[in-house]
Amino acid sequence: MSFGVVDLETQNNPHLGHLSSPHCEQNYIVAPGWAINDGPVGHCYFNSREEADSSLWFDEFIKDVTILVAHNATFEIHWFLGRHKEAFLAFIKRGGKVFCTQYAEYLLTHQVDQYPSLEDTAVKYGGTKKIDEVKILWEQGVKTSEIDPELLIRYLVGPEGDIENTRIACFNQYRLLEERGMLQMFWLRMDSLVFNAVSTFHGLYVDMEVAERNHKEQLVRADVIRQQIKAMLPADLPTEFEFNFGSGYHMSAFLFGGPVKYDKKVPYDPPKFEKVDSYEVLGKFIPVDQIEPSQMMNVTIYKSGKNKGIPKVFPIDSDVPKLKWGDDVYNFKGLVDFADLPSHVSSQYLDKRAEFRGKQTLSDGITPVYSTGKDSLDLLANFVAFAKPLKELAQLDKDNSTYYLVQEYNAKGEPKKTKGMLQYVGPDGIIHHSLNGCATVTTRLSSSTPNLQNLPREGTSTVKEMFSSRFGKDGRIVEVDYTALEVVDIAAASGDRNLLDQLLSGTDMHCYRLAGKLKEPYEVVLDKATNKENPAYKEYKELRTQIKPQAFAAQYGASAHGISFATGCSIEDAQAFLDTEAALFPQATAFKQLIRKEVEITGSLPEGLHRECTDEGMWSIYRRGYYRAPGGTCYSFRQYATRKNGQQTMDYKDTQISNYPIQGESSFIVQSACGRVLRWLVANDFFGGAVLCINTVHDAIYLDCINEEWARYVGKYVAWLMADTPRYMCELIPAYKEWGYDTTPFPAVPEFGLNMMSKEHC
DNA sequence: GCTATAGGCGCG
DNA sequence: ACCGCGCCTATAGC
Repeated sequence: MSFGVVDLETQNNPHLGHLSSPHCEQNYIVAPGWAINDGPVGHCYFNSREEADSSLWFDEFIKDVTILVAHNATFEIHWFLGRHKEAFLAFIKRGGKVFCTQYAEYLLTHQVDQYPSLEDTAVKYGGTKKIDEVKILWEQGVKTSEIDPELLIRYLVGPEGDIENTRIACFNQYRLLEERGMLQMFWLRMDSLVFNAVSTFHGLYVDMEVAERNHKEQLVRADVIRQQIKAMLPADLPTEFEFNFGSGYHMSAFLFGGPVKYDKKVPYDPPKFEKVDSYEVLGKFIPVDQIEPSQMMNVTIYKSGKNKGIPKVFPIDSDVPKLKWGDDVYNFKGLVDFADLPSHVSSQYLDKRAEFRGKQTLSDGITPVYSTGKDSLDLLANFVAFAKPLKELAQLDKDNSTYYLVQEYNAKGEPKKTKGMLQYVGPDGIIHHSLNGCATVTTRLSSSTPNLQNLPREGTSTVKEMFSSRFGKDGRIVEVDYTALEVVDIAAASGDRNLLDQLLSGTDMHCYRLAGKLKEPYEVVLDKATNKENPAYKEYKELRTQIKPQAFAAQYGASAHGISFATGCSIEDAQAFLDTEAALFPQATAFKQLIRKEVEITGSLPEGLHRECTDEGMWSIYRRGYYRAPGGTCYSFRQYATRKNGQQTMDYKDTQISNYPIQGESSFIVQSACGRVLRWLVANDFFGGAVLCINTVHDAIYLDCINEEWARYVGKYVAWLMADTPRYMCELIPAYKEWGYDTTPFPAVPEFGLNMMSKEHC
């Protein structure tokens, strides 16, 4: 094993949401620093991009390295891909591994510390808090190339510099990961980190023509709706009132009535008047533009000074009152009278803690802001005609502002800030997003600048149509999804044979639950709910739809109260659902109790004790326990203040306990699969550049392929790799055999298409 | 003009 | 009162 510790100080022109991106032509590696094992620390300093690019320091450094160490290694990998691609991929190809000290620390803290800094990390292991002059200069906007090289180098490779601190962190973390049986798990996650770095380096191609066409269409449609609705605004609405469809306050008042403040020009008190430039003629003031030539001979002039002899201009009050911006209040009568609605509907707005009654109030401080969001409008749609267009408008506005482009202007009308996803599209049409590995308590990834994990699903929006292949009209986007990953994982982890059998035999789970509830045979219910010829079709299809959200809520650990609240069913119905669930899937239901037990035991250890400062400035005590999954990933839970039997106590949240391990372990499977896909692609040199990995979204992997033939092949192969991954994990981490990862099928379905919206099975 | 917060909503 | 995210708008306060 040969550890190669590395850190790069790079030129830092901001570029498309990134502080120092290799995709910016002006950026370059200013000063790399490195060390091999316990060896001496080396460095270079470059005065230009040309100098940096032509240097062979990286080839020389990486030659004998087997483990590449860096803090936030994704950053360094991006730069190696950008400037030393061949050497870096050769390193991965020969089995080279990456050790990210930021990620190691995140795992070792059980994901409590997110994005841990090198300083904080190193100090824990006896490293030194480094000099922060350089950080201050960066914060002041100084470019790396302008920093005194001597200072920069000391910051990088000095005895208290980044290289030493990274080395200290790595060696100690390695020992801890080994001691805690987390090392194999860590390596699997590290390969995923490389997949993420390579995917975001490739980025997603955006067809700007499609984007602009769809954006324009949406803007036009939104405007049509806005005009329609404007016709419904009260006739006496003051002209100064700028009604804002995006404001929950305006919309609530508009629909349900209430006061809204608006800006209006009002006179000063006491009154002031607009000044008018005037000349003085024999004691009388006459506005400059009204003076007669004959009067000029009697005009008052400057008697001395540099303006001597020039007519003197006096600012004189006109009779036009001077106005200032002031508040006025308009009282909306509202389009809906709660008295006209059935009581089970109006109660959802008027009850003390009604779902659609917001915490905020209108300007009178009394009238609550009622929800005018999707769910509220869905409910109202049964009674009033305007709900549907309002909903469509809200969705269009959301799409337009989040996934397209919005330009913000300052008071002078100059462009100030650009918002929306399209601000990140580079000149080559590529969006390089970020996939963040240290951002969640569950070890899931997050995505940002832009978030490419929350693109609207096809069928709800056309946003995904703009994401097409970079290879032109022959190119194809491939998406491979795990089927019901979290449910399969619960079945495997809990050893619930029935749940597993139902999943395996392709049972419609919603009908199965319905059958359990109604105590009717599954086949009968399935026929009633899916066979249009069956006389009970309509009723059972509706029953099936109703039970769906209950299942999701229950999967997230909701109580009967919680299910009732979330789905609108009665508490009795919710309890019945949970009872059925426990009867049908006893092991899956019991699984979370095992986790709770372990959390309570670990939380009661001395190191489980924590303190925090409350809002009132008091110190309060809580405990933190954890659950350790077979791979060694630990999921941390804290206690919260709660009332139990009328008594104030501290307790863990059942909902989090039911969730974190399932969400996290499912994510671990996907990340392990991503790592394998990356190794496969690198081993094959990305098939000459014909196949590129580009993204991952919780249970899916995305690739860009040069044509349909490659897409079909890649889709099927990646689906096989994904389905095979749990078995592969058992090879590296035998403990997963206890979870049945070697015998549970984890099916994955490959699809491809011209873009992310139009997809077909491979 | 800036920051912090709440509400809302996109995804899995 | 059902888990995990990121990012949008509006609003309040400085």
